[in-house]
Amino acid sequence: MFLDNNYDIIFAIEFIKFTCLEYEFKCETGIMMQNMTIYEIAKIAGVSASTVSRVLNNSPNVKEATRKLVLECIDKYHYSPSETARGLIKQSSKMVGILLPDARIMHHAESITFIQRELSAMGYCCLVMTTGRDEQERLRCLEILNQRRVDAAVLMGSSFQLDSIKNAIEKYLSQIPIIIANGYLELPNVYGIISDEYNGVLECVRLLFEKGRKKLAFIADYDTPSNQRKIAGFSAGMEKYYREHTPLIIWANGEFHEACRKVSEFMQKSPNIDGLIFAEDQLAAAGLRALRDMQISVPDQVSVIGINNSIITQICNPSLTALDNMSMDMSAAVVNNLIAVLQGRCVVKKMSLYSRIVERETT
Amino acid sequence: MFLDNNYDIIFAIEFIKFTCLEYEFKCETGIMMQNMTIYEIAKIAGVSASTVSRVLNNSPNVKEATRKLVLECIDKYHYSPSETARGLIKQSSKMVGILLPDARIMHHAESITFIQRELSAMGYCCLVMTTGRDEQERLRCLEILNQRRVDAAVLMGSSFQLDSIKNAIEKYLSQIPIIIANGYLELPNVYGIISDEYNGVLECVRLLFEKGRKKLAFIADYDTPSNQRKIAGFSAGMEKYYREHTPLIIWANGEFHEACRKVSEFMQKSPNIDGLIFAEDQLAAAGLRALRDMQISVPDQVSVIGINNSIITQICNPSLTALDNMSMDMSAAVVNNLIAVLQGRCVVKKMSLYSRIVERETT
DNA sequence: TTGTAGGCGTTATCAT
DNA sequence: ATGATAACGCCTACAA
Repeated sequence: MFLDNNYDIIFAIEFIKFTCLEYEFKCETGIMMQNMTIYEIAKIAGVSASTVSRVLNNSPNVKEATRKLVLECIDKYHYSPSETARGLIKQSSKMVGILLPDARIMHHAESITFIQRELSAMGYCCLVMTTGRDEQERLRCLEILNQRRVDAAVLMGSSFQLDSIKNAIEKYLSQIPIIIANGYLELPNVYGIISDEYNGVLECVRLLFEKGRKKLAFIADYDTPSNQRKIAGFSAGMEKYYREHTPLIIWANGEFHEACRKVSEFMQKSPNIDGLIFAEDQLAAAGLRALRDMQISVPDQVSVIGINNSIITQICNPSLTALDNMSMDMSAAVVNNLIAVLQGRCVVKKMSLYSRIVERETT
Repeated sequence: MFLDNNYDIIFAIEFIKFTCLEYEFKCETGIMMQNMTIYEIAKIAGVSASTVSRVLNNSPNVKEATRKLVLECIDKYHYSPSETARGLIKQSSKMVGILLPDARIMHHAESITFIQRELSAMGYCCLVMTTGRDEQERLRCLEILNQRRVDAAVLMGSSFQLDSIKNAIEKYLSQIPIIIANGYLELPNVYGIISDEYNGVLECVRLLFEKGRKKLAFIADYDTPSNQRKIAGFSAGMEKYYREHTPLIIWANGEFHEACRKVSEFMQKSPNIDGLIFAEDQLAAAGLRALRDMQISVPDQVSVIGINNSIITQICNPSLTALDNMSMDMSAAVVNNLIAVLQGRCVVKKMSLYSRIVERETT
């Protein structure tokens, strides 16, 4: 059905191409038409393609009357230049690739919303690709970004901090700037902005210590560099405040209910635990659910802290105390660094962002 | 810093362009290089560009030995053809534009994750643009999609069901298929998949009626066609089960706390309300918070139902009963219809999806 | 089986 | 101020 229509269009266009007057006619009658080219506009306006191009690009070297005439034609026929063709000659696609494991991760969703808007205002489009946790898929995406000749790429999350990705960047994307949000790779074209989760979690331990909590555990989902930093901060905190050399690290990944079950199992085995730090807000939410199902009162019996300070903290009941790793600052830094590099300005290769605790009802 | 490096590259390339042997040398030493062209690969392989093109496109008309040789060169120099140039000649960008108000809306985040992955498997890339609620911004995005010559577009959410957008589509995007998720526009190239929220909310009213609830209210955030359908279903239900002709509709938009406040105000004024249906899960979560702050027990004193059945329903405490509007089915239908249209198959212009209630603790 | 030439829709360079 | 012409990197008749 759609295609049938298209045949008509193609026919109409063939017809149109040789008679200027026909343009008007077809347009008035509202027949759909293929995208026009700069040559067609030029012909209608009675000028050359270069003149139209000059008008399009606001060149000062166009007589005002000519400009006006051309603009009228452009407007009348809804002409807009093909960015594809432009990209070819300009050697710049004006596109930025954004890779992320999963748009459902709330703070990533927030980040792409922000980053995309800022870049859009600068005339860039975003090619968003969700890779999952699969390494091969990530490499494939990097190849695609190369084929699409994106002007830059943003990798969201420390889980992109992999040797295989480093190699792929060297191989495919060594000439465009790459920003890693919350990660870094030692490569001339890679820029990293890292959240100081080490000290953040250290502070979380201190908070729980000061609240008089006796026995803490850290619950992580996946083994990422970011989580390793959190765990390191936890270990340092346990050492410093509790003189404990073998901090309790629990792994609870998977979907919500799966995570619930794992937390539940752990708490059953360790009834003396009275403080939990979760690697992620949503994981903490699953933990809260598990505690509630076990009739463990929060924060009376157990204190809970999440990380990210996403909207989830407020949806939780009791509302979740969380380490704010400043994901908005992170996004802003990503955009600023990206734009700076694209404009050829000098940019810090690797920087760190402070984090801070936002206390709510679970502590 | 980055640019300085680039000058070296450009110099290296200039040098390379005229000596085949140099290619090897530069590559072994690992110097970054500009993307190669099909001509350069052809020269190195000692064949013509068309032969390389044939290999690239798996044409059968290539001698096996030649193919092998060419593939080796391609592999050795990490050559990959420019999709930009391909798009120009093929008149197809292999890109799909995805417009959505805000990636932070959970079920939209889920949808783009799904849609993007499926389309990626079909060789398409997704240009994701978040438009907010601003009409002008949406029109601007449609123009951009036209400039980028996307092969199709997906508009997420009924809020795209606007006359201005209909006009813009006629003007700029009349030749590519456009799928609206949960909305429709009467245009030859627009396809709609709509969630049957009318009957869904009608069922919600029935559920609350059967639970013995006496006085209901519907709380909506924004005035979208989707919410209007929900409200219509609510009104029909109130008529049918409660013989009430003036159903109570409350507007509570804005951020989480703002929504909380508005629900709070309303409940203060109407203490006899014992059943609330919210237009969205997150809004319901804000409602639950308000009720809790007012010491109103859920579901003992008031029953609460959300809509969408996102992960939020499980994060809530008590867990949220919700109308599942089958957003995964919706996404699947969007992808399937999109692919069908792109392949020239016949596709239903407008279809409806059933919704169903998932009962949890708030009712 | 392979190569040559022309074109996709722009912009840039050089004339005029 | 304007126009002709040659790129940009690829694909595809058509010719050999």
